[in-house]
Amino acid sequence: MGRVAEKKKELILERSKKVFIEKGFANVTMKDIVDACGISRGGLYLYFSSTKEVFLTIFHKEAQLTADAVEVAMWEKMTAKEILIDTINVYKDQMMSQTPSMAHAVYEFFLENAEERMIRKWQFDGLSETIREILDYGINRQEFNKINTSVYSRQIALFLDGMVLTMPVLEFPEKRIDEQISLLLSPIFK
Amino acid sequence: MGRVAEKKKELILERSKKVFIEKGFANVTMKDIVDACGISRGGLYLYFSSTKEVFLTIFHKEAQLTADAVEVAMWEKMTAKEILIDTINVYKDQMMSQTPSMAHAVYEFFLENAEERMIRKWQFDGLSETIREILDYGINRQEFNKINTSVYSRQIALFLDGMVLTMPVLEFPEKRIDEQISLLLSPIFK
Amino acid sequence: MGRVAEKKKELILERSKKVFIEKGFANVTMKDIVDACGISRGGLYLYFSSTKEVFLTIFHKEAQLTADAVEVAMWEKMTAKEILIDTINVYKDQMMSQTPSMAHAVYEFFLENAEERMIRKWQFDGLSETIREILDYGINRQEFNKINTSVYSRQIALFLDGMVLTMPVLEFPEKRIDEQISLLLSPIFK
Amino acid sequence: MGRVAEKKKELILERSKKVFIEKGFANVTMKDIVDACGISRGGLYLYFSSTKEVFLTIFHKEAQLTADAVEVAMWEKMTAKEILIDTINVYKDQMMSQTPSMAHAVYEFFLENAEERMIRKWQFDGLSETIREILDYGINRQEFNKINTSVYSRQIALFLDGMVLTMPVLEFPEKRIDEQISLLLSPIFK
DNA sequence: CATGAATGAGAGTTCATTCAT
DNA sequence: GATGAATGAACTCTCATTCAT
Repeated sequence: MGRVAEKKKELILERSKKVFIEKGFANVTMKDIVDACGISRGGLYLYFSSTKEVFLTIFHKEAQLTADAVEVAMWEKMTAKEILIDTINVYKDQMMSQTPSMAHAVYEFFLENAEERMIRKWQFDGLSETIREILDYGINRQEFNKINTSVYSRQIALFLDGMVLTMPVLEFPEKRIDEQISLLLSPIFK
Repeated sequence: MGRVAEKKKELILERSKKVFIEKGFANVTMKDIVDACGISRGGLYLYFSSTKEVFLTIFHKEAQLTADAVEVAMWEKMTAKEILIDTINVYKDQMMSQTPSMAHAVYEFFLENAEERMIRKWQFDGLSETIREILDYGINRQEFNKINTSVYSRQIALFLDGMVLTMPVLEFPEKRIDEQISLLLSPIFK
Repeated sequence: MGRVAEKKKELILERSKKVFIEKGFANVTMKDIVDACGISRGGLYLYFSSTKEVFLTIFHKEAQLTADAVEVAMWEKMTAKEILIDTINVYKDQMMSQTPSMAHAVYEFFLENAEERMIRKWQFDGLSETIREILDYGINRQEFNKINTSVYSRQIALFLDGMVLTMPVLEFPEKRIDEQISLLLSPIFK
Repeated sequence: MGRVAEKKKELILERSKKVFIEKGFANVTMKDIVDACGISRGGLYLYFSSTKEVFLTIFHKEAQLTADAVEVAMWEKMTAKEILIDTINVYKDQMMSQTPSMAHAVYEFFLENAEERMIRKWQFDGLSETIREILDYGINRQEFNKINTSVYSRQIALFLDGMVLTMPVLEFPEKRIDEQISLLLSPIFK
């Protein structure tokens, strides 16, 4: 694939992402994507042959970016607490944003495409593992209490994952979200 | 509506529920319901005029049943711990794939039908309030530690709500689910 | 058909007429009639087997009534002018009424049912003949100028017939309608 | 829209017009048009999204053509009488079943689409105004008697309009139509 | 490579008509 | 006689997908 084609593909992914954020996964049609990208119906098929393919491409890219962000944070930030808060804030922002995130689309997608669930599990395990690393890091630095990081990291991951999904519907105010996060993290901090 | 019609409506609701459980909400068409019920295309419209209407009818019925189940538990069981575990088990059963639930469909429905979100909020508040009552009951009986029941009940409710949504995809084994529930409840029990 | 059945049929015709006045002919369904009459779907079929049959029954009744009305007028009223004006006013009322008359339905019906046009022609000829009688009566009484009543009566009939159809759409104010009627009749009056 | 698409649109309008002439407006379905044009169900929607849209497009084109025809006549013909007769003949042709017209469909359309009636009124006023200009022109040339052209032009317009509607059903022979036109115009000619 | 016109399957919805009760 | 539940055909409209240009 040439440079130009590469650029075109980028453009499609970028515009499509907005569409998925707005409409979830199930309701997005090839037409929606075509309209959002300002390309021809046939043209889209040169690059992607279904909404599913477009979606998965975006999903993998996103997952990589998030993982990288935490990685970078761990090198740049000093304290484990700061890193943990930073990581959680990425999710908190999603919970509160008026324009909902890709989370809905992700949920819908994996619900519909049972055969792709392994990918979703890997993503969850990735988040879980990242948090565990942060917790271990904090315990090593004697910032955090000695907890079972294996179970605890999953608890946090599940919580963030669940909140991101339900908040767009339940619409908690920020104060109440903070309240929950504090309670969740309370056993960690000395 | 006569007795026969009432029975027919029951049948439609029962069969449709299975469809919603299998396919979520967005992907269910009137034709799916028609096929599942073995009635004619036009026949369905005598009872319901959209998948939304069918869904909401089922949803309200379900909500009533769940609420009643907890109510009964509170009267029949002795200790607060038993009541709490029982309540949580209703959700735990849903989390485990053996008994797939309406949770997916519920999530999809309220995502798509923003104008009906109030119903979902009431449902969540109901769960939250129920848990709070159980916690207060346990503290009164000196079974439970003195925790902030207002914040804590919401934490549990969010957790159950989120798990029910994500478990069908993440597919935790029962042991791992129990692990999480234990951790969640650990600050409560003396 | 017994007395009760006769009454029922009357009721159906009366209620249906309102429906035809409101919705014309083409847009009226058996369901509309059933709803308007408060009877069962199947019940209607005991009396009439199509909207066409209902309509024609009403049409024939109406035609009889109108003819009778003019007949009576000719006996009761004194001058030919009064009789003519009275007859025309029946149509003028239809032109101006907010609730449009059966005229639309009649038009639609005969447009669709070419095989029944003979009926419509008889109706028109009836109106035409009635007017001719009035004109002859007026000439005999030396109230009216000596005109070709055969051609002239058709002119008036066509005019009334056309106006009744177009006025609901063109919506002339009463003054302008009167203006036209005066001009139409001007060659008659001495 | 490219040249090809333009041609296709022309084709659809041309074929649809025949359908409207045959079936009026209310009874025409998108399927009828699709069948008449030999295109696919979806294909039609690329050009028009309802029978209403197809109809209005044809209607506006027709109106333009008729207006132009009279315009041309006024420049080419010499006497006012000739121009008037020519104009009336356009309508007379429509009245005679040999050349069935869109008049039925027009009537049905504006009956059903009350919100578009303004268009119909403009059309009528246009006809009325055109006739008035011809009458004024004739009076100026001392061809016609001095009549109230404002009221008289409306009388002629109403007559033509009404006749076009009712003739397809009443089916007057040409001689009788001419008889009526002569009577209508008799006060004009010296 | 890219276009966009065209197709046809399939969803929603309405109604005339029938028929067991 | 009367009911109204049920059927199935017909209609509108939308999209994924193809293909000639």
